[in-house]
Amino acid sequence: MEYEVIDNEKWQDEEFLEENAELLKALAHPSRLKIIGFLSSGKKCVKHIWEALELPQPNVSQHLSVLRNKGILGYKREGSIVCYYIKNKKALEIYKLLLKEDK
Amino acid sequence: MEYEVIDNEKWQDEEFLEENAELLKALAHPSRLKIIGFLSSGKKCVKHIWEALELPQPNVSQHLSVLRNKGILGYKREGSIVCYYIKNKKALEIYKLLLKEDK
DNA sequence: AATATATATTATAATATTTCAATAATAATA
DNA sequence: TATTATTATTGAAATATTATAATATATATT
Repeated sequence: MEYEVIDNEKWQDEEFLEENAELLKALAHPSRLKIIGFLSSGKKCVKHIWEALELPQPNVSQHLSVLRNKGILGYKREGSIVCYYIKNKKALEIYKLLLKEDK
Repeated sequence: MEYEVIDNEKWQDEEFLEENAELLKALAHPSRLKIIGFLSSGKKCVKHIWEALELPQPNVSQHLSVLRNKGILGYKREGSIVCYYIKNKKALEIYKLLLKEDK
């Protein structure tokens, strides 16, 4: 049995605010959310991503770089292809939270 | 005992993506996150908010209007003062998730 | 080495966001 | 009604984000 401890001081911590606003901003775009949703079922290569999402390749590449630069996605080159996966657990949890229908 | 069902189709739903990107975008600003954090302990009036946050009144008023327009905050006029509170449960849950230190 | 495939980067134009200063609106009180 | 306290809106300048087109890079194959 756990007690949920809500931190009542953290909103005063500018670093916390900056960092997390950055994280949310990176997620706050329909195409990037779409990428997260697509990757939530596992690692996928870039071509697979932009074909599934029906978005132009350079556009997807830019969005991937935003997510990668914020540490939300990791990637691995496998020969001539590059595969991305969700590295940041918090980002995935935010996505899962968005899936819930409650109001 | 519940099973966690992860919806694997939702990333194809453009309305879902748009809506939730909007929600995240509204939260994705240090000052607005600060407001959410301050309000997480309960309803507060505007003056109390901008004094506690040490931000200019018009600036806070603008951020409040962003959060209000997205349905994240509700408000109630009480005589000459206006008090804001967190109305959107999902927004609060996102904030609580950000508080967790896990990686 | 030439070519093909896969991915990334860059430049640019359009649009959106942010802050700040000034002003307006609303309600209470003298 | 004039004044004060509280909150909201507006306009303008600075900055950031986005999509698109063009081009570059990297790897594999011939």
